[in-house]
Amino acid sequence: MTELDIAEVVQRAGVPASTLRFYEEKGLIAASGRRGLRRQYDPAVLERLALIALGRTAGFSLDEIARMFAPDGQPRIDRQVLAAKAEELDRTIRELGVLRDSLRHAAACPAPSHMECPTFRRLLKATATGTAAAPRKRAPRSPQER
Amino acid sequence: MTELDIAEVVQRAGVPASTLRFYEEKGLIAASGRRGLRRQYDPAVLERLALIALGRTAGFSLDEIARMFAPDGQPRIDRQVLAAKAEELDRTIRELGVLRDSLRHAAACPAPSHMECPTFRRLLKATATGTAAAPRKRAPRSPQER
DNA sequence: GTGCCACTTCAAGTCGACTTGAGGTAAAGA
DNA sequence: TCTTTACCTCAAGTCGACTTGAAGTGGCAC
Repeated sequence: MTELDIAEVVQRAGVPASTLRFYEEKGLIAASGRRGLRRQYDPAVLERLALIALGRTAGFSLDEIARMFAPDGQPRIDRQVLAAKAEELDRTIRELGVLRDSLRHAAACPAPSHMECPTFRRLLKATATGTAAAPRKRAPRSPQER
Repeated sequence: MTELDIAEVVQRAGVPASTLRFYEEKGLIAASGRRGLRRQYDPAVLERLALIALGRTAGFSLDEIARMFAPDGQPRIDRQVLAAKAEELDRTIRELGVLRDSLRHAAACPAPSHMECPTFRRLLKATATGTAAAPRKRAPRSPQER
């Protein structure tokens, strides 16, 4: 039998069962069936969950993700939107690269005041002039449900 | 006079006044003084706000940001932590790069089912094996306060 | 067949990050 | 001087993304 019990999905995807139920309610995933009350999942749900996690990492809301991918995991909105999201993401990536470099510099530079360090200021300035930043939220909770 | 009125900061930083007050309450920024009731700011607050926005983009919470940078904008925690954050960020950046490529591929690939496309699956798999993703939140509201 | 216990539902609670609203105040123009 | 108006405070509300709690259920080991 190829179906996964919810407990197995929890274990393998590292996502709590409450989250799986929540995602189901939102239409982001679907159980392939039930064994009694227990949800059973197609193994493909693992890829789908990875896709959702990835989308969240990229700053998309659950609603946006639901809109981007049909329940079967296939991209469903038009290619223009997808391409636009890719561009948006590309800008974010470049900004994060600057921040990473800034952090590295701050960790390495012996100067006491980083705001006076030309390197640091130049890095900062490079992003301040960019598009308004899209905040990222904290990581999800631990896989245990209780 | 070199001080900026709050209205000016709102205008230049593209951040609503309510957010500035909120950040002040959280200890993330400070007004250099008041003109009557009105807050006045040192121009350096603009850089500090850029730094905060950048930190948010990178997925750090306001509390984390407050912990990373002293009120004067100087990094204050130890270099090890800074370097660790930079590494964490670097992993995230690589994952986002994969997502960007996946989106681009989805926008360009004429195949009807992307989950069956080897390119798409390979891209996805590359991130699924990585560290659990750190979700990003939606962009901030518009600069208008009402 | 009976008990355990991981699952179930559904409503309510939490958390971070702000926003909104009511009621107040002072700088600046008429 | 008087009014306007943009700021102020403080409490409460909102939103997304989940989590928690109470009460129920049914597969599986004994």
